[in-house]
Amino acid sequence: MRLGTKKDKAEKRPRGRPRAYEPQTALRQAAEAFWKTGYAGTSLDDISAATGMNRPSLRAAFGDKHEIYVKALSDYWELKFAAMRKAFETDGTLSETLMRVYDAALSIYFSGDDQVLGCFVVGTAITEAPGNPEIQRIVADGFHALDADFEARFKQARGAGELKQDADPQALALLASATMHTMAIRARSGTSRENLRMLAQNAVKVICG
Amino acid sequence: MRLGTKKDKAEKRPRGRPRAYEPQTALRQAAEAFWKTGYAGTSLDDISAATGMNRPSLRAAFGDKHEIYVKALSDYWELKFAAMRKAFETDGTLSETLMRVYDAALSIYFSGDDQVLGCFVVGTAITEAPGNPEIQRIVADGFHALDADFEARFKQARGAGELKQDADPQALALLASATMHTMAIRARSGTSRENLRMLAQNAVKVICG
DNA sequence: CTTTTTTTGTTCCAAGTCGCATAAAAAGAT
DNA sequence: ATCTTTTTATGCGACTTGGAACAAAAAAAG
Repeated sequence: MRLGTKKDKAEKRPRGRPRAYEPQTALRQAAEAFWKTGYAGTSLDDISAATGMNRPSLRAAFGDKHEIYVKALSDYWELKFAAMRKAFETDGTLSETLMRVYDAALSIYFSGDDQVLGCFVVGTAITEAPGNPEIQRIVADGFHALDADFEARFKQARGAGELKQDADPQALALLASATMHTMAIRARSGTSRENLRMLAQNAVKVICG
Repeated sequence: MRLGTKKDKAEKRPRGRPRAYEPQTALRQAAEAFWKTGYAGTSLDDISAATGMNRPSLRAAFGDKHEIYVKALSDYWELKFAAMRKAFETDGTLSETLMRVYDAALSIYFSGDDQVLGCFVVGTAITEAPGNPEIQRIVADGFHALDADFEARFKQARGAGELKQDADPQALALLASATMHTMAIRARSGTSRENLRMLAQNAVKVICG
């Protein structure tokens, strides 16, 4: 991590036996396992099976179970942020932008191969948060970052006359986040993608006045 | 269970050794344990410690771990419904009623002895839902029941002229539920009660137009 | 070809977890 | 007092889980 003299492609081979896996890919696969059954409900054997790595290799690469989870959680936030920011940055009306954001969220929530798993954070980290300040912090920071993205967009919209001048960007942002949270929860409890999209559309209508 | 000839107070003592616990109390204590650490994160020994019952007694009274959890979940829904309905039934303006509902929810979310645990359903059942159709169903049914309560109140408000005639009670109901969901999530991730109450007030302002 | 380095794969260990079998206790019924 | 019924309490056995030790494998370096 420290002395990367060259970029990263076609780097001179390190020294010992080469890895049989790509760390980033393996982490995603580990996250998928946690996503399905939560932190406590997922054993290292499950992760081992999901990644194809054996337990000692897992440990060497990512640390113990808790460390693997935290890395998976952080990686998920990055993925989610990237998708959200991309949606926020497209231009269009406020309503259009919000729907792009919600559609991007739905794409993630419904990305499971066989089951619908909703949001990794809402579906797994929320359970662990009370007993684990570190996770609680990561979760809260992520929520606040998204709140801020929404708020910035609403401020911009108010400036552009898309919202009434007395609209409260912060209040609207929390409502927009709430909409995403309820979508995450309901996705995991069996509501269809079509239904959730309609829910989002109705929410956008109310929020945009 | 079959032949209860008398009501239930001062009943003639059954026959064998009397129970050393009250089933309803024990179930609440078991729920508290699950509430803290989730389904998979709570062992039967944890529940045994929380209730003061030993494992065989637990099994005889409530069944295996999964049955205990389902009973605790159903019991929580009853508790929550009772609190919500009571809040809905108080008279007052729409805004007042909504705030009473949210305050009632906060009372439950912040009822933990040492930690803030949010909503039992959002905090623990959502994790288990994808892999368990029975839990998924119980969760979804509960959400829909609350959605319906909100919707009924919004319909009434529209009829009474508290809302504009073109207001959409169903859309508003889902937004009101969303607000409760985000409160449940954020409570468990460390947001203070005061902050959540302000969030609710802002949401009510937007929802009531 | 041998040495060094890094990762893989097997195996073991201690603790935890769950269900069950069995004994002990506490009450009413006879 | 003894028997029956119901619950509590103890303990056992099989399995799971997380961690670590250790040897084998794969590659570069000398």
